[in-house]
Amino acid sequence: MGSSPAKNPRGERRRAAILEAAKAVFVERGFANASLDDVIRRSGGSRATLYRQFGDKEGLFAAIIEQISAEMVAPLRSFPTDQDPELILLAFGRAFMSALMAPSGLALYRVLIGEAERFPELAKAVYRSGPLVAAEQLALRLGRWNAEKRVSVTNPDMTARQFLEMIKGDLHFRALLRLDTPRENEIDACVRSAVRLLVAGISKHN
Amino acid sequence: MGSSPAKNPRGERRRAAILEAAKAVFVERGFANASLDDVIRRSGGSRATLYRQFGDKEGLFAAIIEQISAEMVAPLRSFPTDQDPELILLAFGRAFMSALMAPSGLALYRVLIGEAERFPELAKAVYRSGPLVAAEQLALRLGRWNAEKRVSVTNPDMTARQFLEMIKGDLHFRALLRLDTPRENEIDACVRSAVRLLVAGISKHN
DNA sequence: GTCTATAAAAGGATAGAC
DNA sequence: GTCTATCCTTTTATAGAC
Repeated sequence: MGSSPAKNPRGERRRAAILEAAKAVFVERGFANASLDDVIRRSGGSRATLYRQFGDKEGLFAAIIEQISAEMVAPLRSFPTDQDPELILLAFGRAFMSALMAPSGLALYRVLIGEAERFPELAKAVYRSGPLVAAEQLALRLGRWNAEKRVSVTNPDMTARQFLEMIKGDLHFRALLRLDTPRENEIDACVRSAVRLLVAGISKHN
Repeated sequence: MGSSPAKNPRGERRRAAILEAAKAVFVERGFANASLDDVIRRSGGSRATLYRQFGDKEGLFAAIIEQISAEMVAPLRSFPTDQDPELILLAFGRAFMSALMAPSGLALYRVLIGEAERFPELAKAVYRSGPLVAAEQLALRLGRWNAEKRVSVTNPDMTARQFLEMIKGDLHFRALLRLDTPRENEIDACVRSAVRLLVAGISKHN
C-alpha cells in the first residue's frame, strides 16, 4: 500500500489521531465532501504528516474503509451453534442487522455506494469480506439442513441471499436515506418476521 | 422553487438541453464530483444561462432527481389485474426490478444515498413517491387476500416490504456497488424464486 | 435571455526549515 | 518524521455587454 506506518511512538500516535479524525469526517460527509482541512483541524498536526503517512486523500480513505469493514465483519465470524434452524436464523439475523444498522455500518455502505465509481476494488473487497461471507455461511447451513431432510431448499445460495435482504425489511434502506433510525425492537420485529416467513416457506409440509 | 422556467421557445430548448446534459453528468459522477463545466460542455450555451434557469447547482440537481423519480414511478402505477396472487406477485416483482435495475434507477439510488445528508427532503420525497407507494399497493392486496382466506398474512405491511427487499436478492446491492450488472434472466430467476418463497410462506397449509 | 470574461473561494498537494 | 507556509488547480458564482 502507499501508506507508510510510523516507526516511532510519536508517529504512531499521530497516525492513530489522523485515522480517528478521518473516520469521523468521512463517515459524516462522505469522500468528495470531506476536506483534509477538516481532518487536520480534528487531529491536530500538519497536512504534511498526513500526506507522508497515507500518500493522498484516497489512501487515507482506503485505510478508513478497511478498518471499518474489519470491525463490522468480526461479529459475523462466530456463527451460532444452536441446533434448531429457527433459532440459528434468528441469532444470525440479529447479528447481521446489528452490524448493518450501526452508525459506522450505515456510513460504510453510504460512502461505498456513493463512491463505487472511484473505488471499484474497495467496494469489491468490502463486499467479499462482508455480505458475501455471510451469505455463504448461511447457504452452507441451508444446504446441510436440506440434505438432512429438515427443510426443503432447492437453491440454498439464492435463498440465503434473499433471506439476508428480507431481514433488512426496508429499515436499512430508509436508514441509508436518513429518513429515520429504527429502534431496537422494530429491528427485532423485522428479523423475527423474516425468520418466520422463511421457515414457513422452506419447511416440509407433510 | 428557485428554478424559473423559460418563457420563449429558445429558452425552452436551452433548458431542455441543460437538463439532459445534467442528467447524464449527475448520473455518471454523482453530485459532489459533477462539475457544472461538464454540464455546459455537453449542453452548449453558457454558465450564466444555467444559473438563471436553475438558481444554482443544487437547484439543477433537484430538478434532475425529480424528473428521474417521476419516470421511474410511472410503470408501477398500473398494478397488474390478474386474479391469481402468484401471477400478480410475479408481474409486480418484474416491474419493480425493471425500474430499480435500469441505469437511471441505479444512478438515482446511488446519488440519493450518497447525498442524503445534503438533500434530506429530496430523499424523503423520492422514497414516498416510489418504494413506499409500491409497498402500500402490495400490502393492500395481501390484506385483501388474507381477508378472503386465500393466504395467511398477519402483518401485510411488513410482509410487503420484506417481499420487495427479497425480490432484489442481492442483485440490486451488487449493482449499486458496480460489482456486476446481472442479465435479464438472472433477474427473472431471482424474482421467481422470491415469489415462490413468499407464496410458500403465506399459503395456508391444510 | 443569453453570452464572454472574470471574480472568489475551496481544497489537494508540496517545498524547505527544524 | 513533523511542522509552517505556499502553490496551483478546480469549481462555484456573478458582472456587464449584446
